Amino acid sequence: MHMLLVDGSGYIFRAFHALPPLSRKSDGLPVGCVQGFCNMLFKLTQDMDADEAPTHMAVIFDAKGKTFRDDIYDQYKAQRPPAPEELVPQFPLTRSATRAFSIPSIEMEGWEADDIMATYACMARDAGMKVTIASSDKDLMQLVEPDGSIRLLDTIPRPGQPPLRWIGPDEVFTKFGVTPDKVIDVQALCGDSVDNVPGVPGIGVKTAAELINTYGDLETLLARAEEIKQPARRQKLIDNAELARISKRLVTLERQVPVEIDLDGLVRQPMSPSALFPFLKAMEFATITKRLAALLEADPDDFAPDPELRAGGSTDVGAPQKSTSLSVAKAKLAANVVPGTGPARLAAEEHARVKAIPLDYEAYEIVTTPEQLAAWVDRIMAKGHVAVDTETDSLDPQQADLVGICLSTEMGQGCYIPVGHANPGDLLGGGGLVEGQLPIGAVLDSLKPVLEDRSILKIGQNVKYDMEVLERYGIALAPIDDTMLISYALDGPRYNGLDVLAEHWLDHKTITYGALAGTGKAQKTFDQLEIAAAARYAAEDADVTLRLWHVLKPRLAAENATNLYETLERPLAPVLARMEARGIMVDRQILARLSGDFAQRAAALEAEAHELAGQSFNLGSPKQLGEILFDKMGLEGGTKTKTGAWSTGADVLEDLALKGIPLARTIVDWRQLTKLKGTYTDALPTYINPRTGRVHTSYQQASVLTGRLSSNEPNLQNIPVRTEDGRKIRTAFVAPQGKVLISADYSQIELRVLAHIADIQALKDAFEEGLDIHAMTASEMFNVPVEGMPSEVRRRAKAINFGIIYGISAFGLANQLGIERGVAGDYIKTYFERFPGIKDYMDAQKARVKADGHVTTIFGRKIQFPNANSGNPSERAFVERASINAPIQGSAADIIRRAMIRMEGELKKAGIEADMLLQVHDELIFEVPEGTEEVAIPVIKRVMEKAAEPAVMLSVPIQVDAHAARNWDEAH
DNA sequence: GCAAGGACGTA
DNA sequence: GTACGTCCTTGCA
Repeated sequence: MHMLLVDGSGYIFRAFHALPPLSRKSDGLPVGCVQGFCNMLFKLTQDMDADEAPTHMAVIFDAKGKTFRDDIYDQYKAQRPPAPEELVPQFPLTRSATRAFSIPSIEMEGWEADDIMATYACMARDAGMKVTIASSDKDLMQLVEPDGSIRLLDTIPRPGQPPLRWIGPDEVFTKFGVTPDKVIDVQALCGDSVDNVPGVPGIGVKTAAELINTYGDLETLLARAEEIKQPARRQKLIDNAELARISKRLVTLERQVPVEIDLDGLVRQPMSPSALFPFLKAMEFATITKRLAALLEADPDDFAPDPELRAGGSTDVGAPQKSTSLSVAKAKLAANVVPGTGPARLAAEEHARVKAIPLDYEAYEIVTTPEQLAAWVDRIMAKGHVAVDTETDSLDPQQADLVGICLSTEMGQGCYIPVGHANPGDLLGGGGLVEGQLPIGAVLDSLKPVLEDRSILKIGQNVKYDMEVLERYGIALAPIDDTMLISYALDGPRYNGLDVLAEHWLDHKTITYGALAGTGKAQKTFDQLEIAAAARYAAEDADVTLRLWHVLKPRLAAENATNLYETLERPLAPVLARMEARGIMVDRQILARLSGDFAQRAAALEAEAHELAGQSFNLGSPKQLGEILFDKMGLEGGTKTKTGAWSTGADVLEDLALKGIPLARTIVDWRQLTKLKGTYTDALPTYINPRTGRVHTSYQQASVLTGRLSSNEPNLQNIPVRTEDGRKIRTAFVAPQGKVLISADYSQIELRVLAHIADIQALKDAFEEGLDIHAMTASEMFNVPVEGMPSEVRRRAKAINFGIIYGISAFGLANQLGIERGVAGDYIKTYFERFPGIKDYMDAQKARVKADGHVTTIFGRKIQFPNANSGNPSERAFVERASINAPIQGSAADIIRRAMIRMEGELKKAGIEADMLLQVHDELIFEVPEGTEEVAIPVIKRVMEKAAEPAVMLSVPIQVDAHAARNWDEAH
């Protein structure tokens, strides 16, 4: 008989470092260790010879919480960092994997896995069984028996080594220099820095083994310590005798754990396809699924993926909340956890720990020698993660030149590597570099290997910026974590900005750039700063970023936001970085011609306005205009803004124009032209990058409440389209010679999302049949046939549909349609009667935001409304409308995010050369070689239309329209 | 020199 | 009625 005990917890931790990092399933959930674990179980059960095959088997895990060792020594395992974030969701999944293989999964509060394994190993040996412990933990080597009845088996995959490696007495002797029965005495002396077992300071494994081999055991050695010849060694042993005894108790495994399952309970069970395949399919482990299918002669297609674990889970809004994969995993985990020691508690403890670490500007180092730089590279390699921040001479990542790099591997420490600080020069610059800085080429050559190392996590704040800058120096920063995006996944855009995050979470006010470099016109760029002062500012940023990471990252697991962050935030950042770097070509000449045209026409309108007003005034001043219209000319129907000024908005002027006031029309037209000129035709050319000749917008990934992106400098998400003059501006957005633009946009995505989440059968049917949705609505509401419907009727229905999405009010609808409040109210009533599910959905969101302070998208993004229960009725009403809109707008935003994240890979897989350039909420713009648009468009459409899957299977079809042309206007 | 308000471009 | 960003004027420092 053969007992196989698998060290589950040990495997996960070690495999995490040994396996290729960041292996994920389609929704981004990291599963590399789970996959490795499954492969190991398969190998262990199948690859052994028939007479070696285990008859009994169990996987043992560490339980959360304290053990007796914490009472012996309060520092035991105290300095261990929290588990890497990628690992956290894999703990419960590994337990699920064990169950899927029909193997008992054992863990006990108050005991480490090692103690349980020691107990079972001894029980099994005493019952005459052979025992194999699948573990490479040296703490278990004390269990190895000289006769081979208990052996260890190292299963961690290591390149260049056989997959399974036996550890018997010889290997133990190689490691510790003693026989297995004396291992604990050696460990008592040499200690263990990983577990924080103190040992005797200054004594390592070699010396310890020599002493134990000489004196026999620890107690004898301590009793005869006076005999030791070397004075220093003798004194150390005498002084630290007690520490050695404590250490021995810490490393000695308990072999009498009161286990609840006896040996008979561990007899191997046959694998069950119905347990195995739903799990493997949910994890998307194709290879092992195939191998097991062959072995069990089963067809995996007979089994659906475990709905609780499959990609994206099944969170929904509108309907009662179902669980996501993580929440289920967490619930399963919680069942094994002592109350009050869950992820939330850990996150809170970590927060308190980080806050207690002092911040000392004097602790920061300025790196000016190759030796210092090499030491930092070593520190990063040893640590496995590093906070990085680049300092540059511009806020525009496509213009910025590198001035310095700061790094931090330990909170409270950090360094600044200046590379581009310049001497003050004359008007043309030319002062040269400040002396004493390392050459930028050498610095980047040294850092490139760590910055690109897949096993070293680079942590930053707004990493997209650093990625773009470094990319231009030939460095592909990866993998990354971004504190700004973690915060966004947890709290929305509330605490954007390192300064705000530091103040809120760390009670620390960072040095402001203004205090360092001045403000306004006189503000210095970073390269003009004194290195010493710059270093304090820069290193602080890296230090603070690392602290924030320690505070915020554990909250992802605790607050069930890991999936959101891993699938919708982190993978998007590099995609946006590439889009920004590509930019889009803008035809300067077209814009210049338009500017001239608009200027002429505006000037004519201005003269006409002065004429009509009977006086000269600034048409750009609403104040002056209001006074002329309502005070001087005495027109009726003027309304005041909240500050008491006359309201002169377009709607007001439109009314006046209809009442026969020609000045109003003139102003409206003038405003349109000057708007187009000032915001677009004049401004856009100034954004053309001289290096690339293209316009590079900047996308804000973490600034919109609902999960949309925003675009600025310039904003390319509000390029005009609705008027004829406006569309002329779009013709200036062009593809270069030999290429064409493709515009692909979702048709009615928000109404489709509404139909899905509010479950409105009539809307779903209409989309299924491809009807004109506004005409259908009008037909239902006003009892008018779609055939020959007057456009005004359809227009009203369209306004109502949009109103629904915006959280309709009679006031707002009346305003929009220019009808009486009462009539608008009747429309809404009719709509609710016709589509009763809509009212239910709206009421559900209102109730939810009041109860929880947030609502949720179909992918689990929370949208917070801190003032949902405000005492101010109009504020409350506003929150109600926003809470209706947010899941719709937000779910649509999540869908296009998913499409963008997958797009590049899918295009590449299809062998299509297409560059994604812009996103405008429901539209993506691509640049492709002329002639390839016909192959590119189907792929683009498919990725966009299937973007929600498999995480969410929408109950409405998603439709994307795509066109190719030489300019954006024609492609749209 | 800066912030707030009004107006208006987009989805 | 939702969500944004930019330009311009105004008013105060």
